[in-house]
This record gives sequence, C-alpha cells and structure tokens, in this order.
Amino acid sequence: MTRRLPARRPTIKDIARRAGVSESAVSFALNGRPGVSATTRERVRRVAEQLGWRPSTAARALSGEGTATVGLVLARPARTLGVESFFLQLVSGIQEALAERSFGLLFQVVEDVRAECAVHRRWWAERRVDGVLVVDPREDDPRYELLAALGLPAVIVGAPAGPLPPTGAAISTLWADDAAAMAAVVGHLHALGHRRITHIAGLPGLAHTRRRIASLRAEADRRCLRHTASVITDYSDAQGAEATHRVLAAPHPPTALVYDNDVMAVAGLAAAGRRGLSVPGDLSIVAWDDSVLCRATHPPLTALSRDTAAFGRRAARHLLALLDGAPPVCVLADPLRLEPRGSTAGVLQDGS
Amino acid sequence: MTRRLPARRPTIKDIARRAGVSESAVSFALNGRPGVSATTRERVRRVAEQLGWRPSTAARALSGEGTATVGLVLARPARTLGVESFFLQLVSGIQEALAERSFGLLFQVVEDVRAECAVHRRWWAERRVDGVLVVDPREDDPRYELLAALGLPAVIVGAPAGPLPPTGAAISTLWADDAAAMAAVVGHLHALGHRRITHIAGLPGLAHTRRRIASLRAEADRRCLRHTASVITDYSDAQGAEATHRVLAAPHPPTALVYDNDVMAVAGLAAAGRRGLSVPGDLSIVAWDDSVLCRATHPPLTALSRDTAAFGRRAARHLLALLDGAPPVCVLADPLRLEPRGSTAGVLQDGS
DNA sequence: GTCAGGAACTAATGCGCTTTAGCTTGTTGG
DNA sequence: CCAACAAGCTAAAGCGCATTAGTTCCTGAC
Repeated sequence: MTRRLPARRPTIKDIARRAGVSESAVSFALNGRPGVSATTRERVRRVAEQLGWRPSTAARALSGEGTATVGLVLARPARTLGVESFFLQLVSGIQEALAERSFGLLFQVVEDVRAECAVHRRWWAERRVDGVLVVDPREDDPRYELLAALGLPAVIVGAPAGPLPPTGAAISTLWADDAAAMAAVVGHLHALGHRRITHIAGLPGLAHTRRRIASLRAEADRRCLRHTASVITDYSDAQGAEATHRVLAAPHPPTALVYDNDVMAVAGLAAAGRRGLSVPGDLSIVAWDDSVLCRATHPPLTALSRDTAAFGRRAARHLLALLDGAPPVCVLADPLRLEPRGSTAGVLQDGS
Repeated sequence: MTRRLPARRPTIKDIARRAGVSESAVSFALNGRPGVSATTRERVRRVAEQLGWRPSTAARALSGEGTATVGLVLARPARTLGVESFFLQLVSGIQEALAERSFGLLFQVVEDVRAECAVHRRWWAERRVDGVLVVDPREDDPRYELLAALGLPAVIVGAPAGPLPPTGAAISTLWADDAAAMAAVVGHLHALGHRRITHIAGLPGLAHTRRRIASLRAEADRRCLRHTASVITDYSDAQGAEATHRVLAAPHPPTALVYDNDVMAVAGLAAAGRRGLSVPGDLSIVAWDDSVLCRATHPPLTALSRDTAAFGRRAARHLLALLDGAPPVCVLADPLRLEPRGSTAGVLQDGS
C-alpha cells in the first residue's frame, strides 16, 4: 500500500534547519522583531513561504499571544432560528473582517442566556477565544458583568443606550438607533393617513424590543395618536400570524402593522390574505429588517433596511481594535433606511 | 481605582498545589488514567470543579491531543447567502452534536471553492481544527484530494453517490437521495395531471444540481413526459423570479414549477402573481427544502421537507466518530418527505 | 526474611512558539 | 590598543498539558 502519507505540518524548526539559523532567529525574522539582519530575514521569509509554514495557533496561544479567534454565541430557541436573514448576514460580515487578519470565528447556538454565559465561561477557561461578540442585548443583561469579571474583551452589538457595561472592562458597544427608526416608520404611516398602528414586537427580554415599544409610544404621544399598541411574540412565523389574526379581529382593528422581523411580516401578510384583507388596500405592513423575503412577496414589503453585513464588519473591527489594545468605545451604527414598497399605502378614512 | 482584577485561569498546577499531589497525578486523575487511587482521584476532581478548571485547548493541542474543534466553510457568493434557512438550521444541528462533546465549531464564509481550499489549508497549517465538514459537493471536487493529502478527517454532507473521496482517507459521506425526492415530486405532479414541468435549478457546479436535473429527465422518460426541462440559476431570489418569468413567457409554458430552494419558490410565487397567474389554479409550485417561508406565503407552498437540524447532527456525529478512530462510512440520510400544501393542485387540461 | 511485583505516586520530557538572557563578533572612541 | 558598545546571532526557559520513565512503598510468595 503506497498511499501518500499525510503531509507533516512544517514547524519553525524545519525553517531554521533549511535556513541555517537558530529557531529564535526564525521567530524574530517572521515576527518583524529586531535582532536579525535584513538579508537573513528575507531568506527566512522565503524558506517559510516555500514550506507553506503558518504559526501553530496552539503554540502561539500557549506562549501568551492569544488564539486569534473570537467567539459568537446565539442565544435563541432553535425554533425561532434558521430563517431570519439577519444572523447569517451578520456572521458573514463579521468574519469578512476577521478573515482580513486571519482570525477565526468560533460559533455556537444555545437556548438561552444562561447557557450562553456558560459557553463564555467555558471558552474563557479553555482559552479558546481572545474576545467575543455579544448580540441581542437584554434588560439586566448578566453577560456584561460576567465578561468584565473574566476580563474577556467584547463588543456588544445592537445595544440600546441604556444599561452600560461596567467601566474599566474592555467592552465596546455598537448600537442601532431604534428610536429614530421607529420614528421614521410612524412618520411614514402617519403621513399616509394611518392613525391606528399596531406593532408586532419580538422577544420581550431583548433590550431593543423594549426600546422599540417605548419609541412607538413616545412617537405616538408626540403625534397625538391614541390608538397604537405593541403586542409581544417570539419572532416565529407562527406567533406572527397568530398575533396578526388577534389584532385584526379586535373591535377597532389597526390599519397598519409594524413587524419586528421579516419572517413575521411575511407570515402576517399571508394571514391578512386569509382574512380577505388586501395589502395595501385594507392594511399596510412594514417589516423591521429587510431581506429578499420582503422583496419576494406580492406585494413587496415596505421595510427598514440596513447593510447587515457591513454592520457585522464594523462590530468585528471594533473587537479587533480592542484586542489591539484600543480603549473601548460606544458608537452609533448607520441608521436604518425606510424602504417604501408596495405594502404601505394611504387610507381613505380611519375612525381615529 | 479598586476594580476587581480579571480572574486568572486556573491550571493543573493550581489544582496540584491545592490537592497536595503532583501535576502528573492531577492529569491522570482528570483523564481517567490509571495510576492514582480512587480517593485521590475524587479529591482532585473536587478541587478542579471547585476552581472551575477546564483544560486549555492550546496546551492540549500542543501535546498532540487535537484541538476539539471542527471547521465548516461555506463557499457561496455572499449574494446568495443569508436567507436560506437551510444553512443556519444545519449549523444549529451540527453544533448541537458538537456541544455534547465540548467541541467547538470554527465557521467561515468564502466566495468560492478555491478560497475554501485555501481556508482548509490554513486551518490545517495553523492546527486549528481536527476535522472539517464539507458541504455543497461539486462535480470534480478539488476538496477531496486536498483533504486526503492533508490527512484532515472530513464528512461530506449531501454528496451524490458519484465521485467518491480517495480510499484510505478519513472521509465519510452522508448523502441525500435527490433522485428519490425528485421522483416523488414528479409523481405527485403527474398524478395531479401535470405534463409540463419545469425545474428551476440552483448553481450549476454543485453535484446535487446535476443530480436533480438528471433525475428529472430520467423520471420524465420513465413516465413519457416529453415537456420537462431544467433551467439554471444561482439560487438567488432575483434569478428565481427572472427564470420564472422567462419560462412562463415561452410558447407552451409549464403548468408546474419545481424550485431548488425555498427562496426562489417564494420569489417565483410572487412573479406568477405579477403575471396574473393564480397559484395553484393556473400554476403549481413545489419548493425543494421546506422552511417557515413555505408556510408563510399565501397559499402555503408544497415542499420537500426534512429535519435539517437532525441532518446536521448526524453529519457532526459521523465526524466525531472519525476523530475517535472509526473507519469512514458512506451512509444515506433520511429521505425528504413531500409535504403537499396549497400550491399544488390538479390541472383541467394540458396540451401535452 | 527476602525478593519480585504491583500500586501509587513524582520527576522529567516534549509539543511549537515567544522571549529573555547571553554570547560572539566588529566597530568606535579615547 | 583596549574598553565600551551595538549588531546579529544562539541558548535556554516557559506557557499548560500529556506521557514516559523513574521512585517509593507495600503486599504476597517462597
């Protein structure tokens, strides 16, 4: 049996032998440290390249250099996962930025925040990651304290201005301005003549859910709209449809619905169709977070759109900056744009 | 400034000191090796637990134990990513299985297979992963040879029976029976009276695309359907809609369309609506791969359904088995079930 | 009573890398 | 001509763990 043996990974020792220098000289040469002449450095570099050498992350990590890996945990019940375009897009953007620096992304999906904390703790104890990205910030989020205690650098993605991470910790924040986005939506609907607006909100524990609910109320007050409301769901298509039926069956049903994600908006559109309502003739629909879904329906859905991949890229870059020793920052993400499409139109009359 | 110092990671040295034994004894005790008494073992275990100790993956990897990490690369243009439920579900299942054994999942998205090969090579050189999961097998796939040469254990997910990986390599295969699924779809449509069936296929390079196209042709021949065809797309909603318009504008348009993913099916449904066709009255639609999307439209889409998370779990388990030294296997995944919903119905007449 | 042999443990080595300390040269100032 | 010093290199230690090679002590067999 003459099967080719699996290639052996080249090490710094191989390079040293071939280049005729010591291992330390190789290390200096390849890491841009002083202590070797320019000619030696160049020679070592060539040999390394020729051998296809790459530093072993394990060895690097062991000698205190970090693992060149960052972690991302998604804490969502499996049921509500796997359809929103948001996360895959976000992840795609995140590691586009990471790939530029040859960082890896360690990824895990868990059921809830408790489990997520356990994962962070484990990753830290196993020295698996240099930092983490935290999504879906919550009211009274236990993760900030944990990460601060562990000394694990982090970037919180989509946080509200509210509960700040402990000062002193290496935790940056990239937050989306939900209030401005909600104001834009309400403004759009109000201008079209809508007075009864219902918000089909997502998971109640999430900070941005609370924030959107509060923003709707504030904006409604400002405009003297007295028939607005938010109802809570779990982001699933099932609850999106169910909530739609429920609010449309009420005595004075809304004329416009704002959904907290694209999946529920699509489900809501179908639910409205089943009730014999035409969109946008009888009912206007707005989706929070745009995706091909919103463009694929008939009519296409008016949506709050953003470049989610770019959002992820920015988050990852902030984390890399933290790992490079930059001070933590709290920055505002690009605003969401309201993309008017066929699912919103004016109302002829409304009994507000 | 009295900020609490970040906790220091405990090592086996700490345990050894607290338990009053040598470091080796600790290692033996915690790894279930012989060489320590039951009482000592128990004491060491308690101390370790109390300290929240977990082995450093870096140190473990360095001493030849592997990294307890597997890799997954998605080679899809960013455009076609981020909406199919398939991948997030698959990933969710994969690491549910991995989590049971405290394995990590390293995840990367790249543009094409060439880039994917580079990633595998880099992961191997950096000793980042013990094995990889390979999705979207292709005709003449360069990855099998590469992984075999690197000696990187792998599981190929969704492979056709066709191009087998090199023998001797630690490569398992978990394949889906596309032929049977296509036969079920054609059988369903044929029974409803459809004679003109068009298949809106996905990316041409993928092995399963070729396989589905061939299966449609074979099944059509068997049933003497002379007006079937497959058209190629890139899985995006845009091309799905475009292809739909194109085939429906032809002289003798099909009465049934089979889409290679849920996104295109939804886009196709909308496109049909824009052409004034009613579904299922004028046109029947079947989606390959079910998701909430298919249930959220009006009418809901008849779809080929499977438990994608379970599929991922199985794939991950096969990889773990390989890492444990089990011989490579080639097994058939659970069959796809045809889920008839509102988007398919009988035709009154058809000029076949 | 001695010696083989096993149980229970400790010491030492290596994995691949970074880093500190040390060791040669050659150069320069006095 | 030698001290002082820098440049360019090598030797060695350490990161945390697994593992192999001892070491000690105790038991049982003869």
